[in-house]
Amino acid sequence: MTPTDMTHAAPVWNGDVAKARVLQTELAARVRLEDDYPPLRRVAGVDVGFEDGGTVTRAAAVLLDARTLAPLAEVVARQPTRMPYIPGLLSFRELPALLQALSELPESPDLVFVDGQGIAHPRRLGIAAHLGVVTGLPTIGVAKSILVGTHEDVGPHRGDRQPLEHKGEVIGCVLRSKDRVRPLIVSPGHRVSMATAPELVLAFNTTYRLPEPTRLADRLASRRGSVRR
DNA sequence: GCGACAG
DNA sequence: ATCTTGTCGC
Repeated sequence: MTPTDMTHAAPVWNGDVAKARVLQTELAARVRLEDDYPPLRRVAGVDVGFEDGGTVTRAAAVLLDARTLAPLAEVVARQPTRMPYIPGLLSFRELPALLQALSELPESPDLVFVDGQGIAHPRRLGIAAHLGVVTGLPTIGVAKSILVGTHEDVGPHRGDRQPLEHKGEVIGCVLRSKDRVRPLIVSPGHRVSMATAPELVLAFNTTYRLPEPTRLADRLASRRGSVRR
């Protein structure tokens, strides 16, 4: 699939919450949780921010060298905001702009780190899983807080973790990425297993709380990032 | 019916 | 997410 084809897979918000939920359940059935990603050469981080009081959705995609973590390309896509934030339906609000940003990267990534839940979602289709299913790309969801699920207390050191459970199923893991800092909520998005997801997050995590792909996309989406020269 | 609730 | 400066802690 060529990058430009991806925008055609964007979910369409028609104001019908019930219909959106049915679509999520259908798409969730297409999520693959077996490890099935190529040797990692380039990885991407994507995130969304808002401008002008929320009227403009700003999506950022950063491509980095998987070996050195050096940024290879950065893209920002802007679109008018079409719907409000509704817990559980985040992908309908943010995916259109995110797909546009991803499609404008010069090369396709081997893995995408998405800011939000993977399958750790009421219907097992958080934005990372949704993005994976519509693009076919391997994805991992890295969220800063929980949408659904419960867990035991997590140890204080980097690498400590606890399974996140919901309705009798393990849907992700609560992972401490840095000593004594609030843990991250990690869950597979697509073509990545439950066991591998947290390992990949740690592998791409350096001295900050967030893994590098996510951290760079975050800064770009939120207008921060000191591009001082 | 009463909360909780990714970003 | 966003509105927003300095400040407490490692």
